[in-house]
Amino acid sequence: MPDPSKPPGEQGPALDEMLCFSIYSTGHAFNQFYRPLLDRIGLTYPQYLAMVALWARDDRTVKELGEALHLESNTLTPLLKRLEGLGHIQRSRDPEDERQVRVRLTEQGRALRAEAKHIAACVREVLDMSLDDLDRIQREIESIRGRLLNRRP
Amino acid sequence: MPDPSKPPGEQGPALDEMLCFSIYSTGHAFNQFYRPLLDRIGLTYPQYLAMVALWARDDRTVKELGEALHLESNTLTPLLKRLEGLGHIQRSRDPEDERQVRVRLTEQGRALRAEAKHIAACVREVLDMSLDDLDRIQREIESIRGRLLNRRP
DNA sequence: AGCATATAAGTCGCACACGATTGAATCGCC
DNA sequence: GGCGATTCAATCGTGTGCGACTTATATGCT
Repeated sequence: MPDPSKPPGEQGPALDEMLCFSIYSTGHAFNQFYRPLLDRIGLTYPQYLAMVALWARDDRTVKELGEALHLESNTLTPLLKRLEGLGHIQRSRDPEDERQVRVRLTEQGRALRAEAKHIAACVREVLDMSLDDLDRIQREIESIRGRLLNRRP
Repeated sequence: MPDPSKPPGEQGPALDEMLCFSIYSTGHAFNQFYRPLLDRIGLTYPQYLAMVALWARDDRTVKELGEALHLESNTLTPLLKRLEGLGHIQRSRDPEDERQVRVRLTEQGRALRAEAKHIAACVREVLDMSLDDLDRIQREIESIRGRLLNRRP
C-alpha cells in the first residue's frame, strides 16, 4: 500500500530522509549559532576557523592552511586579506620560495584568542553531550567525509 | 606534561577536534561529491535540494519551501528564479493571498526526477553504510541541529 | 470604515565556496 | 645551463547564505 502522505508516483527519498541534507542544514545551524558570539569579536565563522587553525599552529603557508581548512587559495586569499585588514594576521612572501605566502598572527591576532576562549564552551553547553558521544559522532562524520573525498585506501 | 606537538600556551581545541568543523568540511565534501553528478542535469546542490523538496510535495509557497529547506526568502527567491529560468518550475502569486507566491513544478521539472534518480544511489554506494547506521547518524546530527536552533522544549 | 500591526516575498550588500584561468617562481631532466 | 612542466597564490565569474531593509497585502482592533 502506497504511503498516503505522498502523491502517487513520488517514492524517492524526501529531504528529511537524506543524510546530506541533515549535514547541510546543521552546517547552517552552526553558522547561525556562532554568529552572535563571533559578532562580538568581529569575525565570521570561516574567519574564526582560520584563526583556530593559526592559533594551533602559526606561520603557515596559504597551501598548508588550505589543507587544514579544506579550502583552496581562491577562497582563502580574500578571507586572509580580510583578516589582515582587521589586523589579526600578516601576510608576506616567503623569501626562501617566492611562490609561497606565509601567514603569521599579529600580537592582536594572538590576543584575540582570549576573547574567543568562551565560545567553545558555549557550543559544548548547548550540545549537552558526553565527550565520548561527541568524539564518536565526529569520527563517524569524518569517516563519511573521507569516503566522499574518495580517500578510502 | 604538555603536548609537544603544539607550541607552549596553545591548549585550545584544534580544528580536527571540533565537531563544528567536521560538519562544515563534510558539507563541502557533499557539495563536491554531488557536483559532477548534478552538472550532468544542470543543477547546483542547493537547487537539487529544492527540487527534491518539490518532488516530494509540489505546489508550495516560498515560505513552506523555506521551512523545509531551512532557508529564508532572501536566499530562496534568487534560487527559485534560476530554477524558473531553467524551465523546471513556475512561480505565481496566490490569488487567495496575493502576499504568497506558489511554486509549482513544470512538466520538465517533473521529468527531471528520472534523470536524478541514480544520484541517491551513488551516494549510498560511496558511503557504504548499513541503513541502520545511516539512520542513526542522521538522527544524531538532526538532534545536534535541534539543540543549535534552540529547539529543546 | 480606518488605521496600526503583522506577514510574505523581494532587494541589497557582504562574505564565502569553487571551477577555470593566469602569472610568477621553482623544479626536473637532459 | 636551459627549458618545459609543475607549483603556488591570486583573479574572475557564478551561485549561494544571511542580516537589514523595503514593498505589498492581509489582519485585527476599535
